[in-house]
Amino acid sequence: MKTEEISRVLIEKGLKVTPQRIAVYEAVAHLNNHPTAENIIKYIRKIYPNIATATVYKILDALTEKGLINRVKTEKDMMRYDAILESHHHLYCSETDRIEDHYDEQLDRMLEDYFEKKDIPGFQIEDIKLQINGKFLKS
Amino acid sequence: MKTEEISRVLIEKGLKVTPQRIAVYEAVAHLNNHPTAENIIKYIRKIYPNIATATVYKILDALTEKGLINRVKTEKDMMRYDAILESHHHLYCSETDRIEDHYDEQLDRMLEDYFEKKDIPGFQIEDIKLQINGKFLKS
DNA sequence: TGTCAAAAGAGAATCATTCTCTTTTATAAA
DNA sequence: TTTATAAAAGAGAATGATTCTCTTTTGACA
Repeated sequence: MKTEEISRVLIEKGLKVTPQRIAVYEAVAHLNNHPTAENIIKYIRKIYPNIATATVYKILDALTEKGLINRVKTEKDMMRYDAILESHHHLYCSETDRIEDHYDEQLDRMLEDYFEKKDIPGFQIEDIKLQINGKFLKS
Repeated sequence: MKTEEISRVLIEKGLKVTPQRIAVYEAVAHLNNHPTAENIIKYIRKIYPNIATATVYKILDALTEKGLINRVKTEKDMMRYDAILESHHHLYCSETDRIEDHYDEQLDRMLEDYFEKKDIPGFQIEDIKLQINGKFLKS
């Protein structure tokens, strides 16, 4: 997303457009590897050396709350973020903290079909993601 | 699992059998709601008022490392645990921290079949869990 | 029964994240 | 363009979940 587009989306979501917010969003999108807050802070500080830690946390919270980015579920105690909103799955490495995106439209359709027929009583589905655990082979 | 069975499994996994370890395992299994470490500590302290916080964390780490329990992936910064090892999926509430188990053997078979045919290049699958996000309806 | 490495106890330390107060600024209105 | 102001950012303190570290206890084996 270009800066202009980010601004537009921020406005759409009722958020003020600030250079810091644009920087945080761009960092998450550019890193594109489910970065932690620390990763994001380090990246941004190349451009904004003085941005406050609390600012980044607040912006991440705001962007998440408004749906510009998502938090990624992990077993670890550091929050990770994802700028890719469209439907995808995650490959989790059982040996490292690596998380990769996995796209599979056929799989998506299959799951969609399945859950259209198969109701979960007492629960209203909003989204289905696969958590695929395993090992990345050397490449 | 009965205490005797827990002891047996601890021995199998090369862990010393201690009352604290049995208590921690039983807490996770009994709570059975993906409890946080704090939930577990509170529960155990009804029986062992003096158990150390660090002890519980160490035991949780050991049980997880040896595969007696699993960590549950969440977005939050508190670790949650699951004593149910057999294949299941999780329903995540988008409004609260509630996580429920979801069993569906038909779904399991479908996913198994699918991924037997569909390789993920450079990745060796060990386990597949569905992360089903949505809302629990009032009951 | 004795030994000892591992486990538990306990409190300090760490550090990811949040809180709180002050200063700056994006945006809207005039 | 200027002004006003609520929101955002800065900055450091505070919080609390988790880990570290040292001492004491203990499970399991000989």
